[in-house]
Amino acid sequence: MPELPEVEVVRRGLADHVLDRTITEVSVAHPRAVRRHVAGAADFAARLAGRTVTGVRRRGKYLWLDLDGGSEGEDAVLAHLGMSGQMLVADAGRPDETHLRVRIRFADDGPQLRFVDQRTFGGLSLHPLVPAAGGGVLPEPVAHIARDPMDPAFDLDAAVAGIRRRRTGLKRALLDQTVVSGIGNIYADEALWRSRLHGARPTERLTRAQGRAVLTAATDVMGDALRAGGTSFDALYVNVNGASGYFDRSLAVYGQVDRPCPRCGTPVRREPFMNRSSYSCPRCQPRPRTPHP
DNA sequence: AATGAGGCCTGGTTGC
DNA sequence: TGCAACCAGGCCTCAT
Repeated sequence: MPELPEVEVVRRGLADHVLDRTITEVSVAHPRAVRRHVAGAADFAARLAGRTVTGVRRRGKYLWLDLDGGSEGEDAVLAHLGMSGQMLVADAGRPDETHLRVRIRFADDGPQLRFVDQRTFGGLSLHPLVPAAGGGVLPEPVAHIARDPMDPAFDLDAAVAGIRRRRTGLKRALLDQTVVSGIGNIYADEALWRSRLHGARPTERLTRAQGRAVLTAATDVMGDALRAGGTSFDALYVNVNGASGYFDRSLAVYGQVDRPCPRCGTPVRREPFMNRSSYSCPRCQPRPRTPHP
């Protein structure tokens, strides 16, 4: 559920609350939450102590805190929220959350940063910053992730070309984070609906104009969602203060099976897709005659 | 090489 | 009523 808009809401919250603060102590309550830190939980905690947060950045659905050099060189705490990860800014006296995985305390004795994650698909890890192909520096595991549509250097035509080079269905291509990042199941369905395209359309038969249309729609819908504070279906996605977003009220098709298409009134359909679901309007988004399987 | 399927997780919901 | 099956789904690993 946390896709680009939700992660950006969290990034902004962290920029407001942890930037320029110095970490004193880190405790890992569940080792799975730091499994991508190969040196282990103790190493993770030890390396963070004494470091100062100098930046809060994001690419696609990845989020990271830049750390000052210290004795380790400049690197970053990388966070992925997975399905149910939350970054909460919490006063020390607040009771621990049921699924609290990592707690970060700061030298100023101000609010803690807590990583809470029911399903533990997400996690934290520490990585060196490496030069990125298109300029700038990124945490190592993010190097293969494409720029997202809110990146000032995002190249729409290059992304369209990337999609059209794939030999798959359009929705699969939209979800491929190495082509364009930040789009998940919700915003893929909403972008396809806005551009009146079916997700099973083979990418080799997508025109450049259609490619630009669907990516522009994705950019627009994610921008709308960001302004609404993100999409929350339940308490699993919240901002750093624990508040939900309200873009779920504006979804045209995602999760809206049998409800009327906001454009033409035809009941929204649900179709199986990669062991999950896709939502679309049967009239606005006719299934292609030769769909990609 | 590129594509696609399977596995990882937990809690809420559905169905028998 | 109680329990099992199912569902949510991003991303990594592995097979083809």
